Amino acid sequence: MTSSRRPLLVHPPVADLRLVAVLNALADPTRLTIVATLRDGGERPCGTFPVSVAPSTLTHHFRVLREAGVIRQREQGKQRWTDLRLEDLDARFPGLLDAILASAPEGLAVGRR
Amino acid sequence: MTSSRRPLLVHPPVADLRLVAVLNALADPTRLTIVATLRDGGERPCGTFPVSVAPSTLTHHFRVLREAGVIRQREQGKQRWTDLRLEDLDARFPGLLDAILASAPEGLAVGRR
DNA sequence: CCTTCCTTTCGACGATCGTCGTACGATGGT
DNA sequence: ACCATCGTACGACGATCGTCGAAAGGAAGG
Repeated sequence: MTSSRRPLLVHPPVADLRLVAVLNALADPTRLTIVATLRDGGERPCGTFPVSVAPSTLTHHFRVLREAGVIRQREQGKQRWTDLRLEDLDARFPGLLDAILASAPEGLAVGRR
Repeated sequence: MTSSRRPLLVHPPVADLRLVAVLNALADPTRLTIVATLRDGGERPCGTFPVSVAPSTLTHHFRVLREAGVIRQREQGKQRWTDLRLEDLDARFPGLLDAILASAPEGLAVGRR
């Protein structure tokens, strides 16, 4: 069978998205880099993001983004694919992500803080 | 003379505004309430904000907002007037504050966290 | 001068954050 | 089977955060 998905990834429904949580999720250089990378390149596996932090740290950032409703994650084989919840975000907070990402692409401190 | 201004309020120039700092400043219910109140009512003294935190806590939040470049403060007599740096923010991060405040006005947790 | 009002500064406190290393789990190929 | 790969879970660590109370300071008015 193709069904497994152990961790049972939790994604909050659109109605539950909270502005403060989204802003807090985006108020970090590493997480902003993740989001900007997804905006530019679309869905991709966890290990392919241009950030230089430990894998466990990356997992932590993904959880913050996922629980805030900014990203969506699905499992396929060995790797976990991550994508932006663009439509959902825009339905709940119109123009927010666009405005943020329009100012974000340059000068992102990717490395360690 | 009318010049005194003991604390020498520091306001970062437009070019120095950092997106992460702005998002971080806005990622707090109390500070978001402050900003939304300013947007609705314009400039006002510190003590007139509908937030229920201790005065010293309020001062702390004002400093975070001021150093992020979100608000401007000036002294007049006994009280300190606070205002939004709307034009500056919009020049540096076009549409950002509008998008945030458009989603902010309702359901702000004003009280203690 | 003295008092009152408005706000700040200075610790202090518990809570949360970002980071890491280690260990574990699940998948897919050899 | 075995093993390499990808990502997570679990502490743990120092740093920062939001909160407060107590004390201080400047401004305006008696």
